[in-house]
Amino acid sequence: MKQQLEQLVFTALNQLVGSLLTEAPDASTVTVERTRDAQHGDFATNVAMRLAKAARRNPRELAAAIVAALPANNLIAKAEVAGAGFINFFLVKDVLAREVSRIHELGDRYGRSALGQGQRIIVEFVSANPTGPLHVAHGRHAAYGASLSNVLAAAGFNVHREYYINDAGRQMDILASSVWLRYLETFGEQITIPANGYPGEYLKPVAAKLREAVGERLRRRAAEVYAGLPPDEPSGGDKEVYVDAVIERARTLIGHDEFAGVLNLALEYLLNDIRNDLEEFGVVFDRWYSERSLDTSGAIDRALAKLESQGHLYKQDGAVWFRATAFGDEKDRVVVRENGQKTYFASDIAYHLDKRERGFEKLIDVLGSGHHGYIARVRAGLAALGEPPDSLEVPMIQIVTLYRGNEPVKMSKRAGTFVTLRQLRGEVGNDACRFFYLMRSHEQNLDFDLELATSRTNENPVYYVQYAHARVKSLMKELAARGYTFDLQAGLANLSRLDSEHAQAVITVLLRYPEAVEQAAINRAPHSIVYYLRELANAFHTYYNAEKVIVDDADLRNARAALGLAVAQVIRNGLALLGVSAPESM
RNA sequence: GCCCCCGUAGCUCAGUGGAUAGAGCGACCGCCUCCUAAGCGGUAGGUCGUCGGUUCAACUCCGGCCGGGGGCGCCA
Repeated sequence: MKQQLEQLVFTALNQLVGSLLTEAPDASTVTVERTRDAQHGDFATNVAMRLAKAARRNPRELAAAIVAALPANNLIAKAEVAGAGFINFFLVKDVLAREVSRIHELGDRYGRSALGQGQRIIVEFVSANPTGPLHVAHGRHAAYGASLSNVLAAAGFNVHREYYINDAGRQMDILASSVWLRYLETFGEQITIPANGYPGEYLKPVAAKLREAVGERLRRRAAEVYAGLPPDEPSGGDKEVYVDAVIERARTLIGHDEFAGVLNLALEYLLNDIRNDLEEFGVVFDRWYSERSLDTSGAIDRALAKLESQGHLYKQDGAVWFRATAFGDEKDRVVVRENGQKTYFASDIAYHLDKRERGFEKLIDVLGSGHHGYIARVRAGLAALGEPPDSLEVPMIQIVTLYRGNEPVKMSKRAGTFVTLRQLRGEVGNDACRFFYLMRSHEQNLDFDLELATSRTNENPVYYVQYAHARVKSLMKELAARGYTFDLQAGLANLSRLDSEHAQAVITVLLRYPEAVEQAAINRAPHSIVYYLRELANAFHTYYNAEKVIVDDADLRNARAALGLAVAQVIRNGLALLGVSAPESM
């Protein structure tokens, strides 16, 4: 509809070349937009104000000329000049009504578009370290990433969802060492987990699993690891040293293979937990990509060799540095440490190169707000490898703060105050959880109020949208219960009878859905779908209060029911993008 | 010191150049013999942090300040 109007205006402008315009207009200068206020019609264009200066004409005068030059059509009922030089279009009512029948035709596909033209885009999100359960912040990443992916897919992009498993590096050693201590604990020994280890209770079941697997076989050696440690953990900044001591002793006393075995057992256990948690949350990935595999496959060495051959690496203080400053980063970065270990950043370069080599044109990394320094670094890496740095895009998710009413929930890891996503889902439910996570722009701090999310009252915004859907469904049941048969064809044929203010308001919002999806995709802003759905629900609730659907007039009854079902369809489609269910009854 | 995010109604926030700046919650006043009141209508409430610039037009773009949050490892 929008495109058709733009075409009409463009044609009108071409008519005016010679009389009012000196040169032919560029089609891209003509933009038609939806109006915010129904008084301004359905669509409006500001083209007259844009061209006024070049044409050396008063904008209103030019607008009037454009209106007069509009070619004959069956779309516009009225076009009028308004304000500073806007042209407002009032569409023929049937045009709008006919659009409603497209919702019925397309069903679940209504709202999809070809905007993305099948462009391959990889969305990497969550990617939480597999050293413990997911917590509340990861939940926001999961909700955002999953919905963004859904929205992009609906807008015609070819989306691949990926979870990057940080299964390499020091943190894995710390994990394994922590498990060793927990293993020892299963024999009744008193142990203390170092402050920089992983002290969480969640490693107890991992230790139990380990004991199940190896029995008492490694008990004595585990005890030796612990016994040989310094008696007191040093205070101040030496905690790292202490953790390193644990790792070192565990490695040497227990042996490399046994150590690696424990690590893998823990990793598998924790990853399973994460995967199940996310699946229950409705978040699935196309691939779980192992950081470790980058090393074993030689991908990191290949990436480094490529950088080396281009002269982007140099040695200093025993370490190998990447000349990131040559590509816009604020400082050069170490890729191989003095001790010969490759850094996390080296893996990252290889990983992002791999993404490009797998054929993804756009790389979206959903990251926490603390990682912004990382963007310039990875872009520099991509640029140095001959890849377009702009192909990397990083939406950054701001902080989540839990509230219970007005009281902030303390996010301590001690037992009692919950921090995990699983606990949050258990308390508020998946639907409210996904909805609340997406109620705010991702770049806004989020206050998550548990009292509000769990309230079963009208205060809870989740129910507002779901209720609109349930209302339509129960309406149809009531209709059947009263002995009426719904006739969709009759309803669609009589849509033009829905000419009341309230019905028109519903239709207007309804037909904006495809644009809402496109905007959400372009802006990487799934929260705008939440706002759209609230608006649609509001328009419908208002309509529902103003007019009865179940009336004696069969044509009108069918038309109204058809409109209701179209609303339900769009709500279902929108909620699906958010990962929220659309209940039949409430 | 440098970098990122934020500053809009009492509170929490939408609004990435257009017309009188919107929503939810809270406050106040109304609507159930009527398809679920988990709903609807109305009223009150704003110098869009601040100063300047660009523009026919600025909450929106640019620059300077002020205020709040976060980040700046041979950690991951």
